[in-house]
Amino acid sequence: MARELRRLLRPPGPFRFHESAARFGMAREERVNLYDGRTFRRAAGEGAGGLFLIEAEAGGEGAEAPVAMTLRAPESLPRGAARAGERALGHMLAFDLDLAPFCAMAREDPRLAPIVERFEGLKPVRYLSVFEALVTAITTQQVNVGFGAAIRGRMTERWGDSLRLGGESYFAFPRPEALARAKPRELRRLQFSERKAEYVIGVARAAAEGEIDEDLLRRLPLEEAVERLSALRGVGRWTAEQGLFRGLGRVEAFPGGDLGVQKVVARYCLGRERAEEERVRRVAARWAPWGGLAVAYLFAAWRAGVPPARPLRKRPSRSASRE
DNA sequence: TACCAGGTAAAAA
DNA sequence: TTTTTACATGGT
Repeated sequence: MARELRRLLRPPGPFRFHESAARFGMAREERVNLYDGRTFRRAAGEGAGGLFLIEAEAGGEGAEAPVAMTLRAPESLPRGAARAGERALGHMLAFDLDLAPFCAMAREDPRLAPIVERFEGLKPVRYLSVFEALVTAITTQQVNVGFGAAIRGRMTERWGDSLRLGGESYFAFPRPEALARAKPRELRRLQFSERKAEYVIGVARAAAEGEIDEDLLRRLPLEEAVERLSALRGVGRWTAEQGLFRGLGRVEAFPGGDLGVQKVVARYCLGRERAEEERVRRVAARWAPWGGLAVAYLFAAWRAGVPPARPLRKRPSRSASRE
């Protein structure tokens, strides 16, 4: 098979590539899901020899443009790469998610309406597995996202498979079997806390043992799925919701305990800087079953520097835009 | 210098 | 059962 393959993908319905992929470009230290403002890159495939690079770009302007996918490998693309690449990219960019019912609801909500109007076609991006989503969430527990991405990046360089292309190394997210064999001491050296090290190794062992059943987690009612994941040490409600939302695309998961969510809901829906979990959950109740999706749109507005409809009460301007 | 970062588990009350 | 506290470290 060739070293390179190009495909033009047409997601059903509107899709805004850059606004969606921007979520992957949040931290400069990110080593697995790379987005530079133009191209999304991600190593996928099995093992060192079967690895290939997925690249994706907008195939034009606007929400109706296709997505241009390119697959690359140093020697030759592994058998089945075309299908696997298309499948992986479609999952990560949530091609299967139908935004129409959410948008219909959002247009009736005076807080969401202007944001959805501007960003319609934004999809909440996903990781390649619940395992990846859980470990990614654990690394950012209680620390700023940059530091979380930094230690995750070191972890990835140590335990992830990699491929070399055009003088660059690209890393796949470490496989559970690899991380399951890591020693807490090794992770400590990469600036993981003792706890985080234990959590990550524990979740990796569970995944390696097949105890994270994605099909089941997809089918289960959200609360039951959260409960099941929360049985893993180091996985509280927030991490479980991240796992379901970012791993499986369960957009009804609303992470009300999330500091960022509290800020963004407070900002755009309550006209304040910060609100408590209970309060933001009450606000989000009217977005059910698309709470997580609403959050994705609020974050997009925040990242783009969209001002709230009403000026904030107390402590007026603190720069809120990112990037 | 404190205090906060897109939390969690375990101890203390 | 509910409420603190330790955890690690970088940025402001």
